[in-house]
Amino acid sequence: MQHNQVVRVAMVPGSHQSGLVGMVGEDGTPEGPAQEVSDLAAAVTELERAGDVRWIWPSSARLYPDLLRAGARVARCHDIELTGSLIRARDQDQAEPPAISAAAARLAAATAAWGSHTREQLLFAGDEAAPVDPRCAWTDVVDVHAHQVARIAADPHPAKFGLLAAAESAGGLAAAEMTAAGLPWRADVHDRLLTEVLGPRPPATAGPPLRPTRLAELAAQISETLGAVRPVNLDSPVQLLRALAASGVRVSSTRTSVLRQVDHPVIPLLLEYKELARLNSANGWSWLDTWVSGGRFRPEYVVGGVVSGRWASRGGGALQIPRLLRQAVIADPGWTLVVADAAQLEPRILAALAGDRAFAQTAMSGDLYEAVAAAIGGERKTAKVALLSAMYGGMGGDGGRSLALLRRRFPQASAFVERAARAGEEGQVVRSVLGRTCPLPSAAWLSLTADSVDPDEDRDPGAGAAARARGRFTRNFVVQASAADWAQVLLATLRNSLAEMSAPDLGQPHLVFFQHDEVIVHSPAEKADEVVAAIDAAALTATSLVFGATAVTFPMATAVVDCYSGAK
DNA sequence: TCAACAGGCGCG
DNA sequence: AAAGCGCGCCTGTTGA
Repeated sequence: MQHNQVVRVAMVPGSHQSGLVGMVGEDGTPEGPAQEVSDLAAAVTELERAGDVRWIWPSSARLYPDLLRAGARVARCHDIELTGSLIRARDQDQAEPPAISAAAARLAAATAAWGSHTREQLLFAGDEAAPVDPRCAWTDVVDVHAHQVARIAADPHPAKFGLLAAAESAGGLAAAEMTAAGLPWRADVHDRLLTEVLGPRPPATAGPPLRPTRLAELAAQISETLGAVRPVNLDSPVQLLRALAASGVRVSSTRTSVLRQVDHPVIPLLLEYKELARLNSANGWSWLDTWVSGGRFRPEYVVGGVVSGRWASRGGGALQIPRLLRQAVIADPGWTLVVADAAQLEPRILAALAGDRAFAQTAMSGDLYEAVAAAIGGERKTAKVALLSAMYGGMGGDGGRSLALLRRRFPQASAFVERAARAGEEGQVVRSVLGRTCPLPSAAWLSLTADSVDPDEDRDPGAGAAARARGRFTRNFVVQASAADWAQVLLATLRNSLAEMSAPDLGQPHLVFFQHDEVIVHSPAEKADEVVAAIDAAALTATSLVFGATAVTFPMATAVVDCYSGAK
């Protein structure tokens, strides 16, 4: 990457379209007073054109959607909200300077007022929403930014933690851009899929929505098969359990996995009902009405919404799109979807984290699970379960034997996750490769697991279970959070290279979806090959930025398709 | 009447 | 003996 001089510009919005902008140095020291601009979006665009800018602002989630709507795109930023979360998670035991806390609190309150989706709330907020003085907000931005820069520099690994903050900030930009772009979604295809399996869309009524015909049929058949005297509400696990028991079907729960083990004529009907009822309630016509408009599904991503650094989402269950409905994700005419996922990301991350040479050697293979199977002598499926057990802390099934084999064959990788588990059990925190820190144990956990003062008094019987649960959490955290680090650096890198692809006649390839270890780029068909290459390059860049030199490879499984369901 | 909880299941 | 990690969101149930 070419590093030109990047200037830092602190900015806050003012009333109407105005705003305040002012340059600060690398360390955050202001280089003069803030200037007022009457059209903030225009000023942003102009400065972006003039050179490389890092915008220092309170929150991309609150500010960037409005700028995007006004046609302003920014290349990079320092997101005070996201960076602050990273720093606070790391410095949990240290008090922040009161002046910084106060400034951050004022900014948080101000950003709530700026947030575009809270506009309506503001109308009713009355005098609770104090007017924000932009001059004060700008000074707060400058002060908090300077403090954050210093706190990043104070990290034991400042380059890595700095990379984390930069990637997280870039993630915030990518998230807002993806919401603005939307995931191409064909409502007609979705409707056809629903109609095929559920029957035609029930007509709207004043009361609760009618049940689709197929669900009604199944419910009737199930009641009949069970010989129920009165109709059973199949959506109530309690009622269903009772009805099953009355017909001699004794099960511990109504979970699909439990029902599958039962041989009874009602079971296939129930399984079909559960699957279709889920589709209808989670992603049925009402979901379609609510979340898809203008041929796009626009979820809100919550960057840093998971403690591990994975993104969460708000509204529409964006990170749980059922496989069936991926058939409705179709590129615009003349465009294509480049769907890429990092193959077996988490075990590869573990290999790189642990510096386990034997495991790294194995992880150079295209199919990691197959290679592990060969290494420990067994089936691919067994190897996969054993590896996942090692990372999740499970001991289930016949995994015990394979787990022992893994431990012998890959001692360093095993020791790495075991160490993380021990730390968690002892109430310590663990960090990802770039320095994202897991939360401290709760007060409840501490009192539950604390050794009793009186040696005669028995420990709470739940203490061991709680300690082991936290051990499983920290064991998984080091892997899941490091995978999130890697994926977010990839996303940030890819976002940059896509922005540099000029396709004036065709349109710009752009990110439309990001799900933990998978990205989708909506691209003019002619640009697809270039996008595929950019994705491979981004994976290489992410690997070297995050891990430095490592033998572990991170292959991307990439498909160029018209329809999302055509990928793998 | 509404909020919190439980059971369940979609995704990685 | 039992148990694996992280989420969001739906419906039904419970209790203030």
